Amino acid sequence: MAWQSYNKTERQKRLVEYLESNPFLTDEDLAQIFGVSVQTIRLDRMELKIPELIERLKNVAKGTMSRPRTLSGGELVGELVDLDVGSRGISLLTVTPEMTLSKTQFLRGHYLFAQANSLAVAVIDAEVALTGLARVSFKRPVLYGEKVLARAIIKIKKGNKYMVKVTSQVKDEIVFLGKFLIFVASEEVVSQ
Amino acid sequence: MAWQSYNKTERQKRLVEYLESNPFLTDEDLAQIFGVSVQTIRLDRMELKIPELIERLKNVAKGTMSRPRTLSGGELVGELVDLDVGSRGISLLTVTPEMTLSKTQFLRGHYLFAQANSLAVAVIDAEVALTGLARVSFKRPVLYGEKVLARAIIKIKKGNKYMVKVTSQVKDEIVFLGKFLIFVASEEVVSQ
DNA sequence: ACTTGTTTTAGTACCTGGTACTAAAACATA
DNA sequence: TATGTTTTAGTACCAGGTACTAAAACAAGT
Repeated sequence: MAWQSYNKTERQKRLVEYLESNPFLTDEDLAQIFGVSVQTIRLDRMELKIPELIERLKNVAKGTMSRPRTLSGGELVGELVDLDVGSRGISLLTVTPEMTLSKTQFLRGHYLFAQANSLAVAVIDAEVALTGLARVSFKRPVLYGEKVLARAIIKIKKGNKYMVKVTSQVKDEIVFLGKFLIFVASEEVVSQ
Repeated sequence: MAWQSYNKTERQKRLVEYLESNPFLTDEDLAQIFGVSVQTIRLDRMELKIPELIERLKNVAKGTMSRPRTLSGGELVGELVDLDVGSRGISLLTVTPEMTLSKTQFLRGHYLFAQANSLAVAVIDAEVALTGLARVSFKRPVLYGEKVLARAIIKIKKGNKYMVKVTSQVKDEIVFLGKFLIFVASEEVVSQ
């Protein structure tokens, strides 16, 4: 065809440019644009470490979404799903390779703990909340690729002490249980 | 399980809330969150006219992306893929139902024309460019669901007159050819 | 012309995240 | 018990991929 065709190097350069300005393009779109096969585009993207469409869209969407419920200060481990401050909350953790023990697919336990603990702290309506005690129980190993849903609920409130219970599950299966005793610092202490 | 379960009305209300604050949640995530089946979530989304994940991500990403290459004034028909101002450009048009002739799946011809013409105008480096003449040829009908790739190239420039050729294709098949004679208004005329 | 390496394409198996449909089970209400 | 609604299961299919093997096409060197 009359349109200029590119060699590999130039095609890949333009591929990057096109996807930077328009991440909506599918491999099929790009194949048509460059006049090559879909397999060639996929080989290009693999070489250039350019993720697939749904990942690109997530990256764009994430880069711009303001999360009104993101914790100030300490980071929530997992994605916040729901937060009823003073009462209950839910978060979702997707297990990625860097969270797993080397040479295995098992999620490192501290991630489960961190997810539960950060959620427990999040449901408390306080600027500074510190975990005093935690009683936790790991029910079964969690694997790479699984998603952990954590639910936290405030059970008891006594003065500046909170007992928060967290139940974490994969599908219908409970994988982690935790009870957290959390202290809320009073305003005077904070301002000192 | 100890977590509160919802009736349909309440579940749907929360579903909307959850997806508004977090469009990344899949149907499987939501099924787990609400403790129902994936089919139920899909029925809910259908009732609520909530699109699937990839559409939600597109909506979020689109809502925030600044398109540095968007035309000022006149709207480009189709998505801009590449623009070499003064030389060449490419756009991609996805055929949607409202672009088709009633009771058929054929794309209305004026969309092909509009895509080609707007692209031709876009490649010219001018604030005001008006199409004087156009010679176009529709090679075959285009159907709902197909994507039209238009390529424009400036063939001749003479004073303030441009001859732009546009070739539109679906896959490898040419569906439209057009030659546009475009006049660029001089600055004096514009400022009057 | 032959050889070798690179690039591209074809084909296949499989996956995720869906739509859409039929059918049946479970539930709620009268 | 009957009826309507909600939920679930199963199946077929689709879009947009990953990943792999194998072969064709191409380019460069000899």
